[in-house]
Amino acid sequence: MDVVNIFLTSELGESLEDFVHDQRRFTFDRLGPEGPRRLVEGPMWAFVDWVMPELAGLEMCRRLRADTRTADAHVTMVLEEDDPEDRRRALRAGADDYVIGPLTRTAVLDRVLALQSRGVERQATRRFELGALTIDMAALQARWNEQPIVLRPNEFRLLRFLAENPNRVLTREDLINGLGKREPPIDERTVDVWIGRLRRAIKAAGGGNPLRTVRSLGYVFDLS
Amino acid sequence: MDVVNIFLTSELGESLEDFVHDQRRFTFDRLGPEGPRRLVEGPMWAFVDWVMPELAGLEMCRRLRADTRTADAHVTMVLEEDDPEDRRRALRAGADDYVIGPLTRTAVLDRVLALQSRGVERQATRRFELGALTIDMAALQARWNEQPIVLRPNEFRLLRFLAENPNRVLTREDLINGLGKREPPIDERTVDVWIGRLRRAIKAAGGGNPLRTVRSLGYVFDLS
DNA sequence: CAATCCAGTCACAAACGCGTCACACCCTTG
DNA sequence: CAAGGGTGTGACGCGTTTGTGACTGGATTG
Repeated sequence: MDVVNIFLTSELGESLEDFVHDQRRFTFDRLGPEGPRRLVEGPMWAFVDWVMPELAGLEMCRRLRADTRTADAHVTMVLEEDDPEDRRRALRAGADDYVIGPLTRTAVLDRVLALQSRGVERQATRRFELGALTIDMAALQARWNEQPIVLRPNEFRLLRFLAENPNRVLTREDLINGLGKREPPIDERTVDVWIGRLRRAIKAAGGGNPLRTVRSLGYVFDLS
Repeated sequence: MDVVNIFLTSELGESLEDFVHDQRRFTFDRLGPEGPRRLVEGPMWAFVDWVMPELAGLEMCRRLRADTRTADAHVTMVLEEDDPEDRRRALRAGADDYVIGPLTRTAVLDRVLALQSRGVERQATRRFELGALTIDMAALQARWNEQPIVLRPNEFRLLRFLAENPNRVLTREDLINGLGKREPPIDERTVDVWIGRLRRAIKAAGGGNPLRTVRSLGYVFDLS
């Protein structure tokens, strides 16, 4: 059984260490602005307080996601009261779920054990942040400045592939292959339609146009 | 450390009280048809005899689960002999495990201590709150804003699994595996029917639709 | 300036994916 | 053993998605 690594922004860690000391199935680490103090392997859970001494919880959340060491962590946001708006903000910042505080020892363990025992394999939760654009691979959702972009499956795949290769001209052939379309062979001109649809979707979410056309070659995802 | 409350349907309690009297970590209570005599806090263990003077053990078991005061209790059924059929019946009635009788003082304490140190797991998966939705593992009941949702066993498991993995797309395969259905292999399209039935049940309880379809991929439990 | 080339867009038909229903087969209960 | 509820499955229908051809206008080239 893997060791479960639990990160907390509050002082609860030491108390928990006593509580489950004999089990040797958990490690606890205080989570500061610079992230976890040690590098760890195995599943990670982070409990982030809404208000923190040095850093806002939402910002902490974003940092965890941006940090490759902790991008896979399951992040639970600890809210002080049940404000729907806060909940949404937490989730948008990258939290996986939330609890209404204050955080107790049992709440932590309940949560971790419950999710761990039944949870699906936590695939690398890649989360791209490219300027105003955010792509959440777990929820399969894209946003422009927190505003959700309504995408059809193919459009999402296209955006993802483009975002994975920013600042690089991708030919129509690249894109067709990148989306894994082999059978039946796709007409290259179809890519133009894909791009058009994707642009329209981003625009509908109030976004700009990060997709630049490179005449006679292909398209670039412009990061600037 | 919390006090552990032990309920017994047999007379063993007084004997135990002497046995561990000095430790002050346990309370003992005789369990009659009307449930425990006093209200308690903290972890609860109940040992229910298969045959009881006034009430069948199975019925006792069900009552414990139905009673909100004891829904969280860890229920151990005391069987007289090792009948596989009885074991299954006990578990179905809501027991967490069983011992083959007769029950002795040491058996009780061994059991409680063993389970308690092995993990808080028993308590862990007991209760869940996600926005308007409450899932009570012990009572096997879900509610939407206090309004009970009438669920069949499979629907309950589905809801539980979805709720344990919020905000992430679960493929039909994930869901089938998550419910532990390997044999016989389940048709993926069947999941659609599960979802449909679950949605209808939630709606019938006046709930919204937290289950979002992600076309060509799967479903998400939307927490927001 | 004319001839090309190329990309953006539209409309449409085919394919696809999902929700739902009815039915058959359990397994349980009395 | 009969009755009833829970569950998996095939089938049907509808809405959505998607690839394509055609048209248009702007850019490029000689």
